[in-house]
Amino acid sequence: MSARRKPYPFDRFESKWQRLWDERQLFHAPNPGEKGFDAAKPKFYVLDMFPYPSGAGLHVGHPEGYTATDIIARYKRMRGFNVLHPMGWDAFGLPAEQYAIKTGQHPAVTTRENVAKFKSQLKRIGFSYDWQREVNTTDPRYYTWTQWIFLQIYNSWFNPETNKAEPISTYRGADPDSVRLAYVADVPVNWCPELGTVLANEEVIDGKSEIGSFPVVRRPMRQWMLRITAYAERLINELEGLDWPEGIKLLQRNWIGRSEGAEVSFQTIANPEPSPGTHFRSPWITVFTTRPDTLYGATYMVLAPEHSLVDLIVTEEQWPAVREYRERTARKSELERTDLAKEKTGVFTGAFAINPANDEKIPIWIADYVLLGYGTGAIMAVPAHDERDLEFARKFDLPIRQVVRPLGSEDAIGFTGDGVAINSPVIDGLPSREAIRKITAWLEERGLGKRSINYKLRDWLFSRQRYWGEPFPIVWESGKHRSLAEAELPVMPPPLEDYKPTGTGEPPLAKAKDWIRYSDKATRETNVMPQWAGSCWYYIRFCDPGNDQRFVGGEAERYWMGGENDEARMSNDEGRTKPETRKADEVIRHSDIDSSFVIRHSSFPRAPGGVDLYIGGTEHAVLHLLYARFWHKVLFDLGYLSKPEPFQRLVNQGIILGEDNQKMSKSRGNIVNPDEVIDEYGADAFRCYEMFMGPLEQMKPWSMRGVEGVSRFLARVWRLMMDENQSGEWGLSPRIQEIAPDKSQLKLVHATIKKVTEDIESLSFNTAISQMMVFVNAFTNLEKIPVTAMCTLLVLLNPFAPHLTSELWEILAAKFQVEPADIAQQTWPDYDEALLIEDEVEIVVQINGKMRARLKVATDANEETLKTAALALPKIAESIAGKEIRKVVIVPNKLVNVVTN
RNA sequence: GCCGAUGUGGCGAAAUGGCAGACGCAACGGACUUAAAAUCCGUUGGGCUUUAAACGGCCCGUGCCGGUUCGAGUCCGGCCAUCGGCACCA
Repeated sequence: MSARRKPYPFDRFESKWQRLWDERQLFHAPNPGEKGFDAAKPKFYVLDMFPYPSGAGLHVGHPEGYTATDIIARYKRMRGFNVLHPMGWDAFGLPAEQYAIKTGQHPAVTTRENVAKFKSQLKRIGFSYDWQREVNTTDPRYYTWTQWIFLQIYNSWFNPETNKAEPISTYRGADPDSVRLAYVADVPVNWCPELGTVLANEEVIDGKSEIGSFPVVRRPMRQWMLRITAYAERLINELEGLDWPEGIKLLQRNWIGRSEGAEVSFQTIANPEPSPGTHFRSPWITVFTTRPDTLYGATYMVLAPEHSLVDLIVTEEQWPAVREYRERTARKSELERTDLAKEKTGVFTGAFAINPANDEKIPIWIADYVLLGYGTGAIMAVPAHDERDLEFARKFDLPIRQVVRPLGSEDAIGFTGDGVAINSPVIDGLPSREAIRKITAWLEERGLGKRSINYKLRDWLFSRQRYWGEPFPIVWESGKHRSLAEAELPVMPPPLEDYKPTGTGEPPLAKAKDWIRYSDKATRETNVMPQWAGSCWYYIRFCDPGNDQRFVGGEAERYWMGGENDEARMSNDEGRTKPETRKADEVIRHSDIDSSFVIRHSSFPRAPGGVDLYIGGTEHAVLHLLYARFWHKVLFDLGYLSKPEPFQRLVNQGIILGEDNQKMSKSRGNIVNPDEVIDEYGADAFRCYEMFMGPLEQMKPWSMRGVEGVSRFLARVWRLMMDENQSGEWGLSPRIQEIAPDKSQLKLVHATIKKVTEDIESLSFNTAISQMMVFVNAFTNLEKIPVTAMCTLLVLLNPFAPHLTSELWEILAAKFQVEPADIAQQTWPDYDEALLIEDEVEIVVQINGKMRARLKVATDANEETLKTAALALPKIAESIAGKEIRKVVIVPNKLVNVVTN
């Protein structure tokens, strides 16, 4: 600890309070049915995004969101809520494993150390987590249920008729494996040789791995996939009711990428011409297009190079070129593909197809600007009205035919907007939208096409060739996979000496020969799950973390994830309702609380259910949040959860920059270490500064001077109530007295309650702190300070600076017999609107909108009085002399605006 | 290229369409002190102006251009800059 003299003795009491909170388990929230649970209180679930306990420890970005949620948690408790405010560790994953490979230390060891470090750092900041609910994804008691959830996914399918997941037993088709929500497929994957694993698309940034920035190449491999695409529609539609930033919703919508259009079938011209008498029929190629109205303008077709039909249609003489092109594109790394995107490439297959609209013979090409994974992997190219097709057509000299007339004066060639159909007999003269409908119907009648919807979203690549992850509860027998029984969970990874990647793509678990042999006939799956798995459902586990019978108890889940006034909240596992067992006095209390806890100006809507407030960084906008929603919906469909969406309200905290206004990074040397800040200024100052910096959601730079300023504010609070004697000991100041506050003090007290309450509700913590600064400034240097005003201040400040306020409260309580003696058990104060009204208000007098004078009048003076008084002001009378008054605008208690010529 | 966010003093910021800059930082001045630190009090957007000095008075000012309005940081249209996301998705 620094030898510098502290502005106030936080070092004497911060750890004391942290210890007391721990000893008393003050922030433990019991579950329904448990000792100490109060069913009369409404619930509030406030959650931080699951941290990965890295070796570097906390940085100042973590506690920004954590402090915000902690303020809300402490505030909501004082408002009479049962608050669920948990913390845990997303501890599987690559960094621990990479570190282990480098140092030879088992990832379990480093994980344990890192968790211990994170936890002690969080405790030093004084967060009010319910540590009894701590979970860790690498704990077998946790991942047994991650594996169990995988089994539920594996053992179900998406029924398009009911639009939900159902047990696989309800599937009537011949091959259940083809519809499971978890399935195995040979897919081109992002293979990262350096990391020795495949990566999800989302983990590849600019052709390099997100972790470590290593090169990534495309390579086909057998992988586990989760059928998230089945939920594409619901994942888009059900965003609607969520209280999330619009930007994040949009990001998810764009990621899912829904587009409406049509599938159109083109018959290819057999090649070579079939000899008479054979049954050979030339294949059809189906394309997806969002603009079927441009069908007449389709002057060629393009297949993805890997498209399976290519083999059937290529002519003899084009084979060498096609083969060469296919090899070239297959070799391209992700990076090259993006880099070379500017220049279009492709080769002619030698084959032709018939345009179903005009029976024209059009050439079929292959080109890597058409992706196998989207739509049907084939397109009809309309160069006149598609930028990419136009570029390609120009390069290879293919015909360009205009079929849409722009409404404005735009260039017709290259016009991609809506216009009017031309050169298209079936739909000539129709506006694009109508033309699309008509031509789609026309195609449907002839069996040549149909309406269709496509998504950019791909199925979720769910396996990793790593060691430090959840093993799959799957075994293989004679080339087929099957699930293990629930009783066999958890499947623990084998204790491996050598967990380095094999380099071949075979997972490290393959090295554990004994472990792999499940039985004489069956071998274990050797892939592991990706890091997302554990973080997909941790918020559910927090509701009932110790349950060893279920992944979450039904009653606990319904209570914590339920909506406000939710009937389900009152029922237990067996569906019995509880009210009849409640005593009469409890019922009365319940209604009391219902009315007294209706919150004014609340930004928290009556929750439809789920986590009531979820705060974290934007980096999880699509990945974690989409995956978690998907799992949640599957579990909901299967009847395991009570609500269809996990996170009702989402808020993103902004990034904290270094003092130099740059992103914090080791190389810039501008990283701020929370431990050092706390050593110097204390946890309360650290918390308050994090909140005082600016709006939570905004990006903002750190400033040590700013921390100092906030620390000075807390010191002023301390000295408001405490005096230091000659020998440097602090004692309660004699200024604090049992006197009634005067009128202006009372007004300030109530104005402060109002502002702080409203600002906490709207997460405007910076302005809440400003108001408390104003309050403290006003009470500084008074000879007598009413103790009631100080008590109110301490309660309001408590969520922000819990240690300081607890200490001061204890001292005040001892002297003035304030009850209860622990500030955390105080109720949040109400304010009296009547006390905020002034007798007199100062209003502004304007001439033509410009401020010219001020005027003191009685509050709520009528318009006529205001007008007369304003015009009578010497300054005003002087300025308007000789001018015509055209109008006088009067806003009561605000202003008078005289409009003259 | 497309989508989104942001733009206010020297700095972080504040402002239901109604006195722009609350609060904090920095700076300056004062009190206290042998001195410094700490603390407390005060000044502090820019320009012009009245005056012996002060109090005053006037003009400009929320990225740029335009519009709506009695009145715009706030609403509307267009542009510029910075940051973030997506990027051959047919």
